[in-house]
Amino acid sequence: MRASLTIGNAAREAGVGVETIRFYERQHLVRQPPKPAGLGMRHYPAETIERIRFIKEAQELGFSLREIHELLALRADPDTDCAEVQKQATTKLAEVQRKIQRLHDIGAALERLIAACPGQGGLQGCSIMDALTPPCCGGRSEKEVSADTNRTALNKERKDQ
Amino acid sequence: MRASLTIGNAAREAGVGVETIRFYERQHLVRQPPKPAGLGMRHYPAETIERIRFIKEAQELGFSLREIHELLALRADPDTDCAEVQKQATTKLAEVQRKIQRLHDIGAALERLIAACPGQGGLQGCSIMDALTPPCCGGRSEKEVSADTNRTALNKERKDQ
DNA sequence: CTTGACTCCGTACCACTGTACGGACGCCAT
DNA sequence: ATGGCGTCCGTACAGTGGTACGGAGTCAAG
Repeated sequence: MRASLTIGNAAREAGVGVETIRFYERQHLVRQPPKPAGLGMRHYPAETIERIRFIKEAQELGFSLREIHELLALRADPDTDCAEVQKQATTKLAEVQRKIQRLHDIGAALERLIAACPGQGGLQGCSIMDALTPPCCGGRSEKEVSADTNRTALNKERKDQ
Repeated sequence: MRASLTIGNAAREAGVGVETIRFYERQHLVRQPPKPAGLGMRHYPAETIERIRFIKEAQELGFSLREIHELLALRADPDTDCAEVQKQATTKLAEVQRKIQRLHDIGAALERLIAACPGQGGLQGCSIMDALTPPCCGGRSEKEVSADTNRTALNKERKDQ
């Protein structure tokens, strides 16, 4: 076995910090493996890495840790009430599908925005808000917020792109 | 005009609290309208409502306020550098598409889970983690976290469903 | 068997995203 | 013109999701 999964290795594999794993353990999102022979260092099973990766992915999709816990708790096995599991899974599925739909809309708006850009026609300004309501690029919304020179409050210490 | 959009009405329309609007103003996510004639109550344009709704939607899709600010700042107009806008929009679009893909995967896993449930075959336990890696329901992952009786840390004060 | 890196555990602190509070003032109906 | 509700603004507090720190223990290499 390569480099046994102590917490540090597990964290590296999963792409999180050691402290994040401990935090998830406190939240009961991942199980803390027992210490071998009473005292020493814990070793993490590979499933835990997958689990942590799933948690991070789900977070990026807008699920809270509580919701992720609910997702992870869903399991169809003989010990649990199938009807209940199905009900909850169906609810989650609907939610997932709503999210996909919204992302599709935003994606379409971005595509319109990208297409509008080479600007030769009578295009006069097209924000994502305009692009979201397909009769795009008609009336200016008199700039709101000015959209460019307001790099202040949301820009403490970022230099990247 | 129906019930002019003072901050309270705007908040109600947008489905957020008054304080949330003020918070977004401080973050420069929405523009604070000027007070009419120097002093008095501000009135919000309808676009602001749309903008706030967009912010809330985007948040549920896993975008931070900073990212949402970037999305909202994207606009194709003669005053800004098209190439730059296109580049950023393209980046955002790729991100949106990645999210859609992941949601598809989770959706498929939920469908598998729902399908596995009526359980007549040799199914012996199928969590979402199992369902995510299609050779589903083979080896038990020895329960992790026990998945049911751990309604403690993540369950301060919820009784709903 | 020492040294350096890592683990363990508890506690403190942090950024983000709101939410609540309180006093002064504006607006409208009676 | 007065009462009640809403607005305005500043500041304080809260929940979520980590992140950092410190002291003691553990492991592996030299």
